[in-house]
Amino acid sequence: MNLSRSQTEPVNGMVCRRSEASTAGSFCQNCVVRTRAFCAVLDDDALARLDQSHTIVNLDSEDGLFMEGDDATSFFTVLSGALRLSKLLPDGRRQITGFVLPGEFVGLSAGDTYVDNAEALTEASLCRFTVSDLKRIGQDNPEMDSQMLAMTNNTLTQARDHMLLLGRMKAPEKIASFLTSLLDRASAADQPTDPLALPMSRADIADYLGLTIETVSRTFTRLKADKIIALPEHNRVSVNNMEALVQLAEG
Amino acid sequence: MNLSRSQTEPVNGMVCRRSEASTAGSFCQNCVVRTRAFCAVLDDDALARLDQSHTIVNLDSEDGLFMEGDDATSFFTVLSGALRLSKLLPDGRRQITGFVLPGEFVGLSAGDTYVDNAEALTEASLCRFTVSDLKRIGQDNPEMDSQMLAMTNNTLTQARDHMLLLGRMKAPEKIASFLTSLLDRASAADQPTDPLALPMSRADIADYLGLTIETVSRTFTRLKADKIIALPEHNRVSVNNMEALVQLAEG
DNA sequence: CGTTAGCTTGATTTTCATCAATACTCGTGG
DNA sequence: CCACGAGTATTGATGAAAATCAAGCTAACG
Repeated sequence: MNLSRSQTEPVNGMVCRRSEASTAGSFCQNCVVRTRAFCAVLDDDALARLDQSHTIVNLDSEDGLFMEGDDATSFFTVLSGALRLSKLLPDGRRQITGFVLPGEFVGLSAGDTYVDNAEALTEASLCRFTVSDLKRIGQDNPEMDSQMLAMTNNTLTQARDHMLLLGRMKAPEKIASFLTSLLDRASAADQPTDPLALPMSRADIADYLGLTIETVSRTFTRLKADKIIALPEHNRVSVNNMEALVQLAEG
Repeated sequence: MNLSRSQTEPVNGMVCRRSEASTAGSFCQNCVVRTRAFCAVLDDDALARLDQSHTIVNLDSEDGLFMEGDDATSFFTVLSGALRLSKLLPDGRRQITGFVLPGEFVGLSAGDTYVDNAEALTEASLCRFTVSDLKRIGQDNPEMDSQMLAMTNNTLTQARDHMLLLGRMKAPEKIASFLTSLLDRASAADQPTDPLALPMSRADIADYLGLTIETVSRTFTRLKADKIIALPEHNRVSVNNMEALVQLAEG
């Protein structure tokens, strides 16, 4: 498909092989996330303008996209793969604040710098716009803001659910809750649920759930001992007792 | 296990002394939060329409406004006072997901029911709209969605900061961080910062920070023993050593 | 194969929750 | 005005959950 010049560029000290290619032609109409992304509500005219101003970005697993504090000049829609968003304390403690999946966007900032770090969890491709282009297009297409508001509101709802998990759940509940939400997403995206793929490392899971890797590991083995799940591989889970898992996940 | 944190009132069925009055005349132009609320961007025409469709709601401290699962038919802007948003686990564990201050709004839901509980932290007055009125007005005033997007984005940023606190900070860091953010807000709102008022109970602080009331209390006394703060009253704090407090708050 | 990064398991310590008692605050009625 | 009582906050003793420290695994890759 589209060939791109691949380059290794340090982004703020972060080494990432990130390839970019400007696109010719009318990709937007045939975009894989056409029906789900913020641009789903745009008419053909606006889509044509988007086609002018977007760029495709390809990331390898673990590549950084942007960092907290960088100038927020770009805005991205995820086409494929997944990103993680994280925040750090000065001494290195990390909290993953969310995962970004195909159709969702990242990089919309309240101020003029990004407020978190975005990195690729897997290989990923993204559709990139400059914030100024986006604003321009948005002004002529008010339904875009309304769509983005709805999507942001969804993200906020998830964030609040996650606060309940972080502040009030115990380790087994956190893990169970994590697994059920992965299961939901996988089945929503027509991906296999048995075994379920865990696309992220134990460290990522730990930093997402507010635990250590040791506790994550121990909790998995405990759930396994309790016959609630099985771990055919480190990165695959299959659920034996869904009742019990859901029970735990609810708190 | 204590199931009920607010023993005073049966919350189910929303027992609350809540007074409503439909408004005559053109309040919107003179509204106390005119320059800060989502309606700040509206023109006179739209304001006139808002005047038609809004209602004032007055809440006493601890009154409930809505509960998780209720039909999300109304939308509110806080005029004065403060609300808390919370989520519950089935066994009663509670997480406060945020506080809502004058100028901010509550009740915008991704789906058709509310996703959290909203209660008055202090006496409060709110401006109420039906969601359908709001949508109608929004369709003719696209800048409204854009303003609401910006405000929601701000809230999302706060939510993510709070996830870092909940998942990765220790009790003294949580308390210090809580105090510095209260100080910031108080000074932004031209309210006294020394002593700083704590408008919420220990239970609210605990449920906001993911701690127990005992740990909150002990942490306050420890900060006091370390001469970082003083507690002239239970609900007032004054900071003796701002350096140290900020140091702690940063992690 | 050997090396390494990631994962698991075990022993110990730390932090915070829980349980329990005591003190403070404020409103009410004697 | 004081005494009482309910609600709220503090303090203390103990326990449990999870973090930390420290080896061992396991699997992927040269």
